[in-house]
Amino acid sequence: MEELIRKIKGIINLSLEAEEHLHSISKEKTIPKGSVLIREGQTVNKIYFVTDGCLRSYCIDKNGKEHTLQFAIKDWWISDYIAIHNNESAILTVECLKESTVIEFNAEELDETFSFFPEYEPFQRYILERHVVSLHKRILNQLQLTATERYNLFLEEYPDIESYTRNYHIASYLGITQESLSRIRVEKARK
Amino acid sequence: MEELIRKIKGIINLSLEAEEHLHSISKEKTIPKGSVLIREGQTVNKIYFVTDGCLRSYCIDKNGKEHTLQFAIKDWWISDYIAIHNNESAILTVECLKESTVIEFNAEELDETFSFFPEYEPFQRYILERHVVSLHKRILNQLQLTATERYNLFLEEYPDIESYTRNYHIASYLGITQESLSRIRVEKARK
DNA sequence: CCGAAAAATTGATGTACGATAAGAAATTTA
DNA sequence: TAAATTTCTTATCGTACATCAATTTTTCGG
Repeated sequence: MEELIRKIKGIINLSLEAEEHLHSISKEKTIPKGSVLIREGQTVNKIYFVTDGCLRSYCIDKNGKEHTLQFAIKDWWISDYIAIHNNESAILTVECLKESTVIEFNAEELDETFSFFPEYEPFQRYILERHVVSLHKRILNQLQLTATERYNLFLEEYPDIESYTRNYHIASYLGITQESLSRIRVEKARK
Repeated sequence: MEELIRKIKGIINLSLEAEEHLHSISKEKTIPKGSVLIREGQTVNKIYFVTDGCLRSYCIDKNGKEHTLQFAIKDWWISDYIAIHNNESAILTVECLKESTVIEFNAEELDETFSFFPEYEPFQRYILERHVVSLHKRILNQLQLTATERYNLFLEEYPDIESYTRNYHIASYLGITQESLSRIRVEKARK
């Protein structure tokens, strides 16, 4: 939790009351590998801040295939924002790829924080802007790069991710099959 | 401008001072079809709120091909957020697809507004959350749907857009060539 | 440390969409 | 409204990646 407080203080001035309030509504948790924090179809009201480890959010299409929306490593937030924003049940599943520590918030309580402590808003704005920018980049990459180029960029962005993800996690993030990713890796190694 | 003020008031309570300040830093403009509001390579410091018409943001890849990031219709904001967030020059071009009215803001002045009038923050948060959700949906669609399915969804989302966009605008948003889109339309018409 | 299960690789074949080019249609401009 | 320009369509052929299936490798529980 000190981790997050420090992050917040890097962006804004946080009063002692606000800090205490954040403490009071959050819960630091150690999550074992493989556990599921949000499950498709269920009600979503939690938002997670990752301080260590890696989580993944994905959906399952009508043919049963998984599609990875996000890998959340240190300093990123993860949840099912579509469900929360539209007040629907989860279409995403959020699972833990390696033992991780997260700070769990109730979405509504976090929302209330903003009205209680408006000073906290600029941090949230910063987070959301960063998120929008990263999504814009991902869409532009998807539109203009080949699978191999996307894979190389992905490795730059998540340098040691292959030590704890499955091949098909990455493939389903890049928008290709695991077989194609396997071939891309063979090609890459050959050089 | 009344348009935007009304929107804001639908989300938050806006004091008279805040409203006057917004007026003082914004400029309502009528933009002729074809004009360019932000050009790749140049410095970006403007953000636009569309009250009528339609703008498009796109980038040009190393082969000279265009890729559409966004269509901004009524009630959406548009700019080059990647450039603004990273404080770099524009990688996107924002052009006007049909005569439009927009409200122009200076990005820094809009940012200052938040410190002057924190009451305005929840509106910005709402806007950013909506944006994140729409980008999440787009990415998931791109990962799991065929070109035809994406095109049909696109038409639902932007019902009358074909009356003022070029075929290749839409194709480059969907991630296909204009020739493929042409074939998809023929197929669709045949049924 | 072993065996079962999951994941990754490899090969053969299929397909959705891309590239190129040429002609038709629509739009803009004079 | 005619000419010029841009956009759209259509056809042929090419390719990146998908699918399916068999085999090897890795992971993990007991």
